Amino acid sequence: MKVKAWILDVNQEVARDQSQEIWLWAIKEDGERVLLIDKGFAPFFYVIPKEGVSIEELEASVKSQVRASDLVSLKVVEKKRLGKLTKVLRVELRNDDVIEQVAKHVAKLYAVKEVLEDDVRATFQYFMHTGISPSSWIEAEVADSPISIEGINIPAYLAMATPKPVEDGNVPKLRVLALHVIVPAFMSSPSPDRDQIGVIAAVNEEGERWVFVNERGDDKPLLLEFVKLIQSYDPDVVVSWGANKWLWSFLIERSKRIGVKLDIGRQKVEPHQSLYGHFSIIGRINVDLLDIVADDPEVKVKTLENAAKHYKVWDGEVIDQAFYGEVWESSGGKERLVNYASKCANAVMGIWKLFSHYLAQLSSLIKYPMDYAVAASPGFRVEGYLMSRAHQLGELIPKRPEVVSFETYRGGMVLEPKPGIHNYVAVLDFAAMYPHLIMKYNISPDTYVPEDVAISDQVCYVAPEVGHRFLKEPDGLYKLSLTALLEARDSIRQFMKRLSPDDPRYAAYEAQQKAIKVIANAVYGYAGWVGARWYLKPVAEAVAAWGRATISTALKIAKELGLEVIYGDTDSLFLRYDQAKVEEFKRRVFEQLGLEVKVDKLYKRVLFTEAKKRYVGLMEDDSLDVVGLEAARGDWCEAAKQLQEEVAHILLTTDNVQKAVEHAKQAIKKLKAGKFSIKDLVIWKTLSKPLDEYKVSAPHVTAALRLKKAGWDVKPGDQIGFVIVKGSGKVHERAYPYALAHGQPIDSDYYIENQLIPAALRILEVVGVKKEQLKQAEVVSLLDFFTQQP
DNA sequence: GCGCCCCCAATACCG
DNA sequence: ACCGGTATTGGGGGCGCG
Repeated sequence: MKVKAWILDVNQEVARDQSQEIWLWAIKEDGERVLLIDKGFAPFFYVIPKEGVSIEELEASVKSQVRASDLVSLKVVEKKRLGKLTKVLRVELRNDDVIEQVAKHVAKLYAVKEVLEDDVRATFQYFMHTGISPSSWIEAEVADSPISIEGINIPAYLAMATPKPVEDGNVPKLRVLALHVIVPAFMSSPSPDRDQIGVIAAVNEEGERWVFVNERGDDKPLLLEFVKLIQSYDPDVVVSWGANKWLWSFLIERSKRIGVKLDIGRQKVEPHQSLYGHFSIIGRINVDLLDIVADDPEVKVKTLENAAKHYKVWDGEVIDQAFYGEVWESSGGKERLVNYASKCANAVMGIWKLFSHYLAQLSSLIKYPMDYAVAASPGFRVEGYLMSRAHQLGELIPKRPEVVSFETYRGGMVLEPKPGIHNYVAVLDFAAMYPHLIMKYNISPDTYVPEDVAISDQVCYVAPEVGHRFLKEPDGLYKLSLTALLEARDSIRQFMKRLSPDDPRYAAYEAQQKAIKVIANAVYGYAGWVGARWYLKPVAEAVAAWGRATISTALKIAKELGLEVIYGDTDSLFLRYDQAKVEEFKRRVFEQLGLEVKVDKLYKRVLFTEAKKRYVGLMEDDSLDVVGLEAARGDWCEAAKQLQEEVAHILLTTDNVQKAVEHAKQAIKKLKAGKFSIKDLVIWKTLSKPLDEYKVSAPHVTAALRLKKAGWDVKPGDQIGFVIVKGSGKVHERAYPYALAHGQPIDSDYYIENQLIPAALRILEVVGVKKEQLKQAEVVSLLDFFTQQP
């Protein structure tokens, strides 16, 4: 029978008879959850002959050296190696278990130059080979009746032929469960040996909820109920906060301690750690929202509550995780935490809903199942896309380089800003400059002409300054990939224009075009990443060089037109706005460079200090756009950031320096009086390495050491929130994690001198205000009077 | 021993 | 485990001073 189904998850199995199986966990059009098993795929690798060895000799050599029982087929095929067409041997093997060993053996043969694609996972090979994608629809001819497989409760069908991809932008209704688990640990990280689970809350998309509570000091019943819920509700997606960082490892360890089988997969096994440190629940998608929020620089402190507030799916009180233990023991605390767990699960669901379309599209684009796609870093996302493109083009996938000598190269150009406040400034930028340069000059690893190759410059594009050459023809992998991406994005956007934003398809298309944009923008960075399969320094270096040449030309054009240039960074120019001239500028840039520039922003007023990459602009609606300054950073306390914004807002809207100064002085006064909440004084910094590897005692490191001493597990990547308390000695010696600082008096002098004043002064010094003016408590001095600007 | 200067480790930002 | 360019803070060592 024929089925149309949407691929949720995939894994590979080697059957008892040693045959290879690809398991596709899918949702049929009618909503039924099924497992489709394809036994028709054999994993493979390619073998390239050594120079002087014929393909026939190679074939004979490989055939004689590989056990016949392991071998499915040997084929001579034409493939491209960095653009050059060559005959290679395609070796298909009986299953994934023997790939590694056979590939290693074959690589050592005399006739062999190299073995390729043995390092590409079987499931990924399968997607490339069939053209199907996770999070997309397929059509498959399957056996009429299901087979039964031990431990699997949904029908499993054997595929009778290779499934085919089906174009359909709709995502089926997924069964989603959002979780939140509370472990009331006392001033420490939860430890599976010592700490019991307090509450597990779950909600579905319809708002139905399940809450399991540890009533009498035993978390076994609660964990059993949880396992039962997953098995009976049978979600496609389990979404939570911190799943990959601690939740699954904690639940697995805890289950072991108390003798519960955490067999929550669709195949009854417990979650297991997989690629990118991510946990896999077979047949389901395990999404950790933390991985999503990690990609959003707007959310500075990565807690669920913060993220939920940012995405507007939170209201009301926050109970800090550090105090779960305390609250649990307090009177009425248990009820509070039970409610809180529900509330958090709701927030988890709220955030999931915002991202679900995007994740599905990303997954489909890069051919990783949704949960891998979320957990993968940008480099691997780009690589997923490039690999499937390469396969379509017949281009062999290079191995990941092992030891690469690392050399940096020159990047984008940043102009010196004109300090001061400027009225009506337009920010013009090149739309997707690097992707367009890559397409324009065909910059790619497979079009690169090495220095020692003699070839006419006529057939090459030659990069300015650095002189790297790239063939004009044929189109390279990067150009083809980006062309496809940008064309797809354009057509989606065209299509969206004809849709109303209320159309259910609108959000999905929006997500799709966003997913595409992210990948396209990361290709340049990918090219310069030493760990990339397609790493090639000249490629990245040439893109940057062409970028500098491009912005320089644009700068020249602006000057020729008499446009005043205030600033510029990499692909943008800040110009004093003059509608006619700006229009002419756009025309000339397109004429001379063949690239489009557009007005990205129009500031009513914008303030620059002498520093690059830091400015604050006032938009048409009087909102502020803070870029690079303290108020845009996560490592300044809230009080300082807020003050800076307020001072900037007063200055840019009223021009009243005195008013801005007074406002800053008020804040200083308020701090002196101890009227700021400790929350407004917490400074956050991320640990970048294990504590013992630090060479200097930075404040956040000392604070982290104090956390560790108190029983917290402190790891690289953790964000440390600390305050500076009164006392003698260096700043770091007085840095305490805010959760451990109770009772200790805050060092208001530190906050005034090193937070409030610098943040306010950064803005005010532009209009000539001096530090002393902020420190004079009440009296308005003559100096103040004279520094007031006209 | 103290303050000052300079260097640099560390972090987070911009595009 | 994406790039380079940039600003900024605080630690820490060296130096001169008395």
